[in-house]
Amino acid sequence: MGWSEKFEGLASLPKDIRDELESRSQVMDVPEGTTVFAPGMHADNLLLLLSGTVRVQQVSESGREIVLYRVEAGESCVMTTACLIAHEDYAAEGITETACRAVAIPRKVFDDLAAKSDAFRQFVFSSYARRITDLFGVIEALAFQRVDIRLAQRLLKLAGEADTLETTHQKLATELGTAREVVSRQLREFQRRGWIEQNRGSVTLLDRGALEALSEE
Amino acid sequence: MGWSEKFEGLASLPKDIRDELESRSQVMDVPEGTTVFAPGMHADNLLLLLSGTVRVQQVSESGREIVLYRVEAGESCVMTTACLIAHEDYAAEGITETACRAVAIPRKVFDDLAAKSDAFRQFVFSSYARRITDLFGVIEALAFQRVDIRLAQRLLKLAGEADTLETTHQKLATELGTAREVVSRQLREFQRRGWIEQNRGSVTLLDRGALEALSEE
DNA sequence: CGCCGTCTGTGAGTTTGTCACCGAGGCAGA
DNA sequence: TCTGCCTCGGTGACAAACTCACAGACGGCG
Repeated sequence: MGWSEKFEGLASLPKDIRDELESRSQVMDVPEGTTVFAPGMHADNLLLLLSGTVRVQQVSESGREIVLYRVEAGESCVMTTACLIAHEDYAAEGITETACRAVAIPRKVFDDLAAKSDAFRQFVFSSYARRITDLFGVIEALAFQRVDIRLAQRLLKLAGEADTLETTHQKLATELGTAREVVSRQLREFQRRGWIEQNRGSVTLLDRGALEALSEE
Repeated sequence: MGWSEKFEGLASLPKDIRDELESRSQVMDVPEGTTVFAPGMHADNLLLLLSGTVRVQQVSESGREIVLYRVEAGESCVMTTACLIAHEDYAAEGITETACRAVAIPRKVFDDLAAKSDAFRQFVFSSYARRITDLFGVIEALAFQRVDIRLAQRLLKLAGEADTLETTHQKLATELGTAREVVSRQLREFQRRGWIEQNRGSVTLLDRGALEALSEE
């Protein structure tokens, strides 16, 4: 029972292809907080995440940052491949947000499989499509959406099931590509309305309904 | 002498592959102002542009727009492929900015060649890489750059060699994903400084040096 | 000439971003 | 325990950008 079943797009591959994939690649563990790729680096592996999360973000010269998307377990980190293959400089960096287990597929194996298997190509293109639509979403939000709405959305998303969210104002600002002060003011307003409660390094959601209502404007 | 030599990435393909590409695809002409693709449409061709320009832009519910990038002669319109193959909804639309001549490669031929030829795959991935870096650029500009700087950059880029640019404030606003009033006010300021001259429907660059200096801040 | 649609100008108010600075809390070394 | 030191959060003042509402200017056309 190999790891390749974790990936929707790969589970449907013929057995021989899956075997080749598993035998010619390597599972590796990466601790939390590791920079998996960054501008100037060149990995020549395609990474498939078995567990954990990788946060991909862009950094400006001025030091401000914005989170572009997250690679979750069962997804692949295809952006790097295109940019590496094309020798384009990749302006984003990837950082493990939790300890991660990942499969590294060497460039050569990637090429072989892309040549051999329709389903594998389909998997790769699907991965691209997901990332590209993520980027479209970021652009849409930056260009057209108000900050309070985006913040409410992000709070809900980051909290997931939990009611309390361990994070700082600065980290939330990075999520949205805005400034810390802006987040501070918005959170103060949310708090004033009784929607959240704040403590140093954490935010507690008190009224999800209100936040959801704002999110949908 | 076929069209395939127009494309850097394709010119290096073996002759037999190029022949197959040319014989199994179709050259078509598209008039200016045609919507080549849009949300909800599904083309099943990969388009390669022989001449002309396609503007790709995103539209929000509220009606505001932003230009994402342009596909120029010699480039391909790969974004659609990923999104179509993956059945993801594509939030952007493509409009011909000039009369265009393009090659339509059917899905099947695309698949065959992707399987058969390393160089063709390399071409496809390069095309992705270019678009993705374009999108990164848009995000960077939206999140981190001032509007006056972006406007100066865009004026220079759109003007090219020419000194006069036929466009409206609204169109410039769409280029940057901002509001017309903002563009009007910035242009007024540029004019006050003697950098440009405005007429109804056109902008004339008087001091490229100053605009370039601002662009580089 | 008069009408209409498009293009541009502008003021007022709100939201967002920037800058400078301060204080509170936590941690580690003396 | 005291003392720095660093991170986190709060704040005021101001600048930049967006929104809304409306007005005038220009061009084409009947």
